[in-house]
Amino acid sequence: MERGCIPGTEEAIMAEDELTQNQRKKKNYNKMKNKRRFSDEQIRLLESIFESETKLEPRKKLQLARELGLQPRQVAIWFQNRRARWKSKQIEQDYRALRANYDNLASRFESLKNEKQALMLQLQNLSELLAEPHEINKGGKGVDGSSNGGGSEAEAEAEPPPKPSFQQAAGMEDRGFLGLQMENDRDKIEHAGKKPGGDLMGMEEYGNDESPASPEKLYGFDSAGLFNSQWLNFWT
DNA sequence: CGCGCTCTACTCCTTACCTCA
DNA sequence: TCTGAGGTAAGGAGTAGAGCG
Repeated sequence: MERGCIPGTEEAIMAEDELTQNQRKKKNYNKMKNKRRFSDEQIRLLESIFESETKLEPRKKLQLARELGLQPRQVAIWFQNRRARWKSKQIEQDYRALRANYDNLASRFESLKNEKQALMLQLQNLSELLAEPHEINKGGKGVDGSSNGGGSEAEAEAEPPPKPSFQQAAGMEDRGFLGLQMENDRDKIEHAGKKPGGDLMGMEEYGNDESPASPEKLYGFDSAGLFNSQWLNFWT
């Protein structure tokens, strides 16, 4: 297929259409044999134009070709190759950005895992303490070691007070402490995943709750019920 | 309006040459 | 001088979109 020499285009202007197919093939072969890099000046001008527009209008292409002393097709091909180079560089950059984001999230995940481990340990200790309520009551001390204040022994014997939840025992409001903590963590994660200005691949979209990679989905908890078994059991 | 055809310009992949360490 | 790697101009296949009958 001789699509390199499209009839009716700029090449026609160059009177190449008068050549037979064989002549064109020979000419192409000679062109390849005589392939020379463009001069620094030509590259400089081409680059400066590419910076402002990566695609050329036909009129501008003809004008640029005249200015540079090149065939319009050479200018077109230079722009095509330049776009390809730009694209592969862009892909490289995007890869590096994604890699950095991934590393960031991975280390964040590790620290959250450790934090969770510590909290689980804390909960275990507290539940062990709560498993021996009489001894604590006999000593007249609360969980935190302080006196439980007024109230006669009769009162204490009449009806045992409702067992506090683990979170309350640990000094947290039912959802308050962990919930807030996790909200903060979530914010940190979302901010860590964002680059100022954003890159082409748009990492900021991962902060979007609609995204399949939203933190809720990524970390396996939903914002409506932050403290639930899903969170406690997450990736143990 | 829908369809098929042609033309043009694009992307992607490849080839062939050049340059340089 | 030789050689291999990397850069780049250009060829070729495939394709999308516009124009036309």
